[in-house]
Amino acid sequence: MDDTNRIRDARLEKLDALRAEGRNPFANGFSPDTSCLAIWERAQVEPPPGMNELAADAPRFSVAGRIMAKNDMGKASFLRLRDKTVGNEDVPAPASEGAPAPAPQAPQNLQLYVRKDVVNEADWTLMKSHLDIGDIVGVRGRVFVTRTGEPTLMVDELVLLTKSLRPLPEKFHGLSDLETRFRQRYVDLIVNAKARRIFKTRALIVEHVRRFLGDRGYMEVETPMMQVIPGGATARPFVTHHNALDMPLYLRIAPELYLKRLLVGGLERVFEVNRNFRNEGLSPRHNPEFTMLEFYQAYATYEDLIALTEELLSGIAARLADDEGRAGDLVRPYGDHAISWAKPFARYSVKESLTAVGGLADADVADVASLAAALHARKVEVPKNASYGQLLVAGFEGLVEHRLIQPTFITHYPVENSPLARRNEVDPTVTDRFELFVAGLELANAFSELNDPIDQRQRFESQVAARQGGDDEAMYMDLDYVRALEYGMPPAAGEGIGIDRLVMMMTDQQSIREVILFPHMRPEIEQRAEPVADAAQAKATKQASDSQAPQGPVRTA
RNA sequence: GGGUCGGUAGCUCAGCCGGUAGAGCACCGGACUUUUAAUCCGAUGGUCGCGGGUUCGAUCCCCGCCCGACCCA
Repeated sequence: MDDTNRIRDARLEKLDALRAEGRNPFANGFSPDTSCLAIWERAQVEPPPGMNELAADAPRFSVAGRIMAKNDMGKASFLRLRDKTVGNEDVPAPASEGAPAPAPQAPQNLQLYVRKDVVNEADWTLMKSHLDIGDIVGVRGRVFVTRTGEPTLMVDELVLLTKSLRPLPEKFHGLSDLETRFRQRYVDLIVNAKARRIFKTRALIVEHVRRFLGDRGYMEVETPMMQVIPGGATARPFVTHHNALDMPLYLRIAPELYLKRLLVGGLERVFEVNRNFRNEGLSPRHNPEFTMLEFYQAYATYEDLIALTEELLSGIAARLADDEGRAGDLVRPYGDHAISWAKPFARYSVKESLTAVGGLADADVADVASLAAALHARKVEVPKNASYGQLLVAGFEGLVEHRLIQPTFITHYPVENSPLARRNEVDPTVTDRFELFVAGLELANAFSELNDPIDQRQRFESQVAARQGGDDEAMYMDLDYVRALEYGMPPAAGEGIGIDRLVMMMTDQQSIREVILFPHMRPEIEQRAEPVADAAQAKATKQASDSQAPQGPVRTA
């Protein structure tokens, strides 16, 4: 960590000088009576006078925020102040050669003007000698317009609220180093409007989801994130330890089994938006903790959820378009693509998708032999002795998935690939399940839920057998869940939507790290909780934690 | 886990064939009462990611490690 440098030292000296003058560099109690944006908006409706016409009885406002720029001109200075109401729009694209710059839709900041003959001597000294870019201040004054027409606050009182000891990144190029942007997200948020924009959009999306489901009679619930048996998905869990109980606990990999217990309990429509934790590698599309929306509805089937999903996602696109000032436009960019979120979305069975999207002929999908031959000819890898269903899935993954750019539901997954879903009653080789793909990525997974406790117990048993056979992603037996099903779970459908991926698609981001405020990073060495003294120590620590890994099925009932 | 690329001033980046490191902005001093990446003059600032090796001499070449990006599994 760069705890020493000249700039920081100089600011520490300013801090001492301020204290010596009796000025608190971390003053509290300043209450702004308006905002940067409100001042700007008022000026659009009621144009303020020029600098020299500014009357002594003009209305006086106070605002607070961070100093983003300083143009010092001797006995006067222009400052740029930002609070949360400004700087949230992307900077307009640079004007083409010779063309005038586009008029800003909204201000990036509020300009302040400080004159030696307007403020008192102490405030002038503060501005002149002790104020830095990055400092947080409160100001009071009256509004005028500059000769270029920009509303500007003529400051008559200046209060330093927080001294900033570290310099902000350079104003033109800003902060672009990805590692620093993610590690020091606070700096990223200060200087990059785009980052602020993404997280504002994320908040809007989550808020929309809550309202959408709430309006339809869903109840928001919170289920355990520390579980005795990690269930509801096939993934490796994180392990921790409860000291007082002296037992391992697992961070959840999915809330599914708890949400379905709530269906048993009579909460017929429930949803949860919260974090799941999966102990796997990091990638541009995977963070070890990620946010998942799961919702369950009794007396519904996956068909009902297809309609609900279309309504939810097109509604989010519409809401964002509204927010962006282009109401009604449901087309959003994603990389080189233009994604239309207008409903209805395309819809194919796995088998149909192979011919409609994957380029196979009807004859190719007629039977096992012809499908195997067709996939082989296209160099699609398939498991040895694959069943027809496994071939369909292999063909889908190899030929279709990456081509599903526009939102597309894929249905009729083979039973062998969907251990948790109900069989289709007409065609028992497929399940009542869909997945939604957008831009080649899986965005949602839903199915009609298995509620037969006897079948469920058998499926758990085969998972346990797989685990004992070495599959460390296989599920654990959850006897309490089986007991719950024995009380009777109403027929229901449930769905999971990855919120991070949804935000990526809605904000045109290719990396999950851009949509998670603090994505997981390997620690900077100074930040490790336990410094690694030597290799032996590190190994001992690792072995201790490995020994807490699950030893086998955990019984609760 | 494998491959490729990267890590140089607070930030954004140069640095040739190995000869003790540079720019812009920021910062510091000075001038300037309508600036828009203000301008002008001057000065300062470096563990070249870390550790070894080769060499008279290493930011540069070699080896190992750390951190990151991308691709692959």
